[in-house]
Amino acid sequence: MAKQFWLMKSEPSVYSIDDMERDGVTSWEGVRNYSARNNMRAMKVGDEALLYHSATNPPGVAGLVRVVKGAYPDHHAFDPNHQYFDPKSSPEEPRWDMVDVEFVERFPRIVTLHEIKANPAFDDMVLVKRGRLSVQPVRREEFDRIVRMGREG
DNA sequence: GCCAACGTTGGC
DNA sequence: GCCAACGTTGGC
Repeated sequence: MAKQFWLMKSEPSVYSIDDMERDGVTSWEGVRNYSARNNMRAMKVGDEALLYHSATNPPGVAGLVRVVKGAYPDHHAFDPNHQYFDPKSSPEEPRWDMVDVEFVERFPRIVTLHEIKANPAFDDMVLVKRGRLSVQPVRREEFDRIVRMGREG
């Protein structure tokens, strides 16, 4: 199966590229949207993802991560004291999943949403067409182009 | 902080 | 299964 490409959003005040670089590997917890979860379920070890900073100024792609473990149950959903608790998810019938990703690269600059929207090459991107979705597929051409932009400095 | 877009829930 | 009410995301 060919490698697939993704975009994963995080608010940097919650989890940033700095945190990702420091941790090396992290579990991508807290996804509570079925489309996003299904996208994580489609991820394979070795897939690469753009790490996107949302709800910040400016929003945009900050770097790269790689999937090192495919989808498995998000146990935080079972813990009533955890902010990601969901009473409808149980160890017997887990509703939410997470994947593990590792830090690959921090871009010397943020590739902003503004410039992505301004470039016709990205007109078909899920990020542009749909916006709100915390884990989304990215075409190889889109991925490669954003990586090139990010490395330009 | 506002609010548009979209997802989820639940009554019927 | 419809759809109104409500909640969340996330740009601005």
